[in-house]
Amino acid sequence: MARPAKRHWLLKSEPGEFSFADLLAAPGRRTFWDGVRNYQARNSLRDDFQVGDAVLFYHSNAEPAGVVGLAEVASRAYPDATQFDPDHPHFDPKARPEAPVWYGVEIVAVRALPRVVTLPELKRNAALADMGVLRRGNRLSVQAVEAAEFAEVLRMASRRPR
DNA sequence: GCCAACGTTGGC
DNA sequence: GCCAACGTTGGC
Repeated sequence: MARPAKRHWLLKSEPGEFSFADLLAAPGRRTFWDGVRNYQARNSLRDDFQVGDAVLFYHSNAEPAGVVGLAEVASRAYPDATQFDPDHPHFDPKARPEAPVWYGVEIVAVRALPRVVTLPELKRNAALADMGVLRRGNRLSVQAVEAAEFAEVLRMASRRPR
């Protein structure tokens, strides 16, 4: 069976927790994306993320908030070990090693964008009107992005802010 | 720091 | 299975 077409995703992170610079500084510029504790986001990670999928790295709760870098999915999903660790803030008493609840994937940095594409800029771009991250009240930390939206964000990053 | 939006929990 | 209470997210 043919591989599904490459998909595009947006991953949110608070830079105070883990920034794109942290990813660039990680060994192999690679990390395991742990800590996702939302079922919809979990389902995307576990069922839909494929090695080679493209990722927009978004800084939330940041000044400025916006898309800062590109990454790539580097593994299929596997259980997030922090769910089993009672001393970890992401511990989940429902989870057992033989019945994991939460999953993550590895991602690897591709490159920083030439400049941050900020949230207000994204909002002003009519071509991005349907992007999940712009929806009012949206809190999902893992979101699908259309190929055209992905390309548009890259295009914006290569141009002056407007 | 505020607070709207949203997901989850738990009593019934 | 409903839904109020609660906790969290994240823009502002």
